[in-house]
Amino acid sequence: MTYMKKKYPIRLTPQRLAILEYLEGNKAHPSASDIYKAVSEKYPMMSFATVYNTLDTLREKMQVLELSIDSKKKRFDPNTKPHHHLICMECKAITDIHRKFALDLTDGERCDYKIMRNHIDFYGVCSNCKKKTK
Amino acid sequence: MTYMKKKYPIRLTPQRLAILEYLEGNKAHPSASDIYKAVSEKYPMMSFATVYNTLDTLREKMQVLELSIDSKKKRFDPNTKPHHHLICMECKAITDIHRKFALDLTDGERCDYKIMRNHIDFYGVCSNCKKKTK
DNA sequence: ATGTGTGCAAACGCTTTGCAATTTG
DNA sequence: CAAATTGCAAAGCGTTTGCACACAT
Repeated sequence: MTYMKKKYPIRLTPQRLAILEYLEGNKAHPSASDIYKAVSEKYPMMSFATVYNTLDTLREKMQVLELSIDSKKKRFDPNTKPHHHLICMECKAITDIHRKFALDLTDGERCDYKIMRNHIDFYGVCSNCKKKTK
Repeated sequence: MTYMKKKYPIRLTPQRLAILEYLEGNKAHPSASDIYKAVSEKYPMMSFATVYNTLDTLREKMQVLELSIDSKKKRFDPNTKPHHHLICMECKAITDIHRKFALDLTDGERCDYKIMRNHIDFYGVCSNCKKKTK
């Protein structure tokens, strides 16, 4: 487990390791309670506060992204490389798209903001749902 | 007030008119409680449930968009024309950007989806918040 | 010894719901 | 009259917080 020490610049408690283990490579964009449910099965000592604390810490250290895809709850993405999303309007599946798009705003559009990044959501219908609709 | 009859395909009660009046041309992307606060000052008979009911109905009839920009609460946009958003990461202000971006995905990226539309969020810091941070 | 992390439970804010009363077509 | 809408209050759910205890450096 110590292999993570370099990778994650936070103190690695058993709880945090359990959470990181669950997140590692997870492409489901889980919510905090998804994480709590999954992790507490294996490690029953886990508390909700610790999940939130850990996610907070990870977000501060940029080890996790907090997504606003779902207006009901935060969802988390362990893939911190900037990327975009392809979302199925039917089944809500989310696929990552790893490409940079150079999108420049005009001075007028920029409204004197300092722009840091952009995120694109592509909305469509996945191949599975296309079949069903027919 | 009857001028709205054609425009909004819903039964127009005084409460709904009050909400529509507040939303008409509103570019602040208000939350449900923003709407409740503003409208109930003028029409004290307004209840929270009615605000949510009305927003739900309007969303079904595509008269309002529900935004998931803010992970804490839903925000609503009376502008249903497709457009993009410039978001202040500090104060969560949202500015509309009315431009079409032609963003084509490669066949590989498209994952056999039928893509309908895209939405871009530009994240940055607005001029107000830039001042405060210094 | 000091700071950091944990667990519990209570509190909080936004949203939804059940239901009776009212209004509308 | 039947169906839709309203207001109220309670409940639901995700999230945050306060605090005492445990742990690590």
